[in-house]
Amino acid sequence: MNTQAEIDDFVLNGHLYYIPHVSLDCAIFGYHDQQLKLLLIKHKAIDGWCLPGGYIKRTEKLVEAANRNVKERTGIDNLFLQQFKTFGDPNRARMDEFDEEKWFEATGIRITKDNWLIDQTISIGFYAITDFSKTELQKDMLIEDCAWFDINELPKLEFDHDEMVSEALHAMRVQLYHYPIGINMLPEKFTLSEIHALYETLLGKKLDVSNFPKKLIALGLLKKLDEKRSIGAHRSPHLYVFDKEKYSQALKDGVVLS
Amino acid sequence: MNTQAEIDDFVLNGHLYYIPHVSLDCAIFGYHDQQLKLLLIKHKAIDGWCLPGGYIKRTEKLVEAANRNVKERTGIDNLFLQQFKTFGDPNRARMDEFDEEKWFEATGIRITKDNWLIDQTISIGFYAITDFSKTELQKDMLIEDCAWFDINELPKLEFDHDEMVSEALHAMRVQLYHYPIGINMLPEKFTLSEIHALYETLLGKKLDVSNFPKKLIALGLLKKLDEKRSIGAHRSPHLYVFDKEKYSQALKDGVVLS
DNA sequence: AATTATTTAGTAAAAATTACTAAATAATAA
DNA sequence: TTATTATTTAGTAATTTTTACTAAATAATT
Repeated sequence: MNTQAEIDDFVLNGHLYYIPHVSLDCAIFGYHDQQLKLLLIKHKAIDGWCLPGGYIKRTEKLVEAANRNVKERTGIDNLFLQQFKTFGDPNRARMDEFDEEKWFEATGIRITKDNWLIDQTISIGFYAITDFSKTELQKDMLIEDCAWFDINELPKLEFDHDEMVSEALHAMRVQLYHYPIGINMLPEKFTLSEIHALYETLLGKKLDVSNFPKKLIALGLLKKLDEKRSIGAHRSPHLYVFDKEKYSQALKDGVVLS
Repeated sequence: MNTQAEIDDFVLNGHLYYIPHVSLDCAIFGYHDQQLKLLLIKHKAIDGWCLPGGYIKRTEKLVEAANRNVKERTGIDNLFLQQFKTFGDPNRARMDEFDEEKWFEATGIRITKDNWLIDQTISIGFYAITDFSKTELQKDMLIEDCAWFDINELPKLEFDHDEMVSEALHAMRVQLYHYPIGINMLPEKFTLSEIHALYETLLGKKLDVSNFPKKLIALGLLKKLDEKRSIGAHRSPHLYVFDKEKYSQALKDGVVLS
């Protein structure tokens, strides 16, 4: 949405190439250096912070639409994306509070109450995890701001997005116990401390410093390399890589962490 | 949908009180006597078997809409209903194969290609479990047939409903390991053999005849009564009830079966 | 009252988890 | 160069959980 012509066309004709009444919202979790963050955006036409989201093209699969949305904001393609819940409460987005003037200012086009955008919408929630230090946040003409927030310092979100975040976080943590979904958050070669810190941060709880990595190794998910890395005084841990085959097997069949 | 006037109104004005482009489908599993069945329906306007489903009223929450649909078919209200996935592939229901004449015959009203019903739809999948011996299947004017099928002898289903069933079954079984969702399938007072058979059937695998019930008791989910039941030669097992408090606690927080 | 097969309690064996100890290591400082 | 150091990581002991197996209790039947 980078030109006024694009915006005008989206508002007037969007219902022809997007599916009306259906949107999606993405809880994009970002990890780096033992910090867990969430990507939020501020629309020009809406006062508070929201999850990034958008509409689904009539030619797209749901996950493709989610991927397009994630890529538009973060610049990253083909992130691990997981559908976690669909939201459809009749008053999840109260359009009676719709401020026509503010929308006109923001979009440069007058949106009437019979426009396809101003109608009840159910929204499909996806979550993703990425390394936030590798993203390049991108706004567009309808987005005033786009930023990473620490997961423990989130502002109050608009609509039902608080509930979405809490459900997304829960779904992500449950999945983390059953599937190895951490591969995108670590460099190709990493230390046991790094993967230990990653899981502790994502799960929001302490894991045993010795037993947890041993479990990953016992499961066959990690392969030890002959290399080491110097990361400071008295510290030269071995480097590991994921065993690609075991990893994708575990993604398919599931594993159990404890 | 029990009069021609209702059908006409639904076809012509349904988009005013239902959300267009969004439907829901319910995989209703039925258990009784160590048999697991699935409820299927045959629409008059469609050749093969389908999951029961319908549209969402603009005033309804998603789960309320699902509940209404389940009640319309089975006569049972307030079943345990669980959203498991939303389906939105662009070619999940190929409306180019829509047979206008057949629809006219079935519905008594001519549906043109610009009708709200003939457009791309994403569908929200729910599953439920009930005791099929307690249901009273109900058709309506648009439904030719409605019946329970053994889970191992399902016909090929229309649209993407085969995939829905497989996803629903998987979701139900995963949940069964984590939450006690069997309460509706047993009489209020039941024997350890009965709950053992229930779980074996739902999970589709053998569970130890002695250890499995012990686990349920150890978790505190079951309370032993002073009563027994005579169910045949040499058989007078104790009766048990669910501990309501522990049960709802486990529904909320989760438990782990193995 | 004896017989029977299911029900269910009990326990032993095995496996998995958790807690703890200490050896190996390489960067630093003497 | 050698001693010191704190992290890394291997090893093992303790504990808990799971699984497998045995047998006692039970009430309907003969």
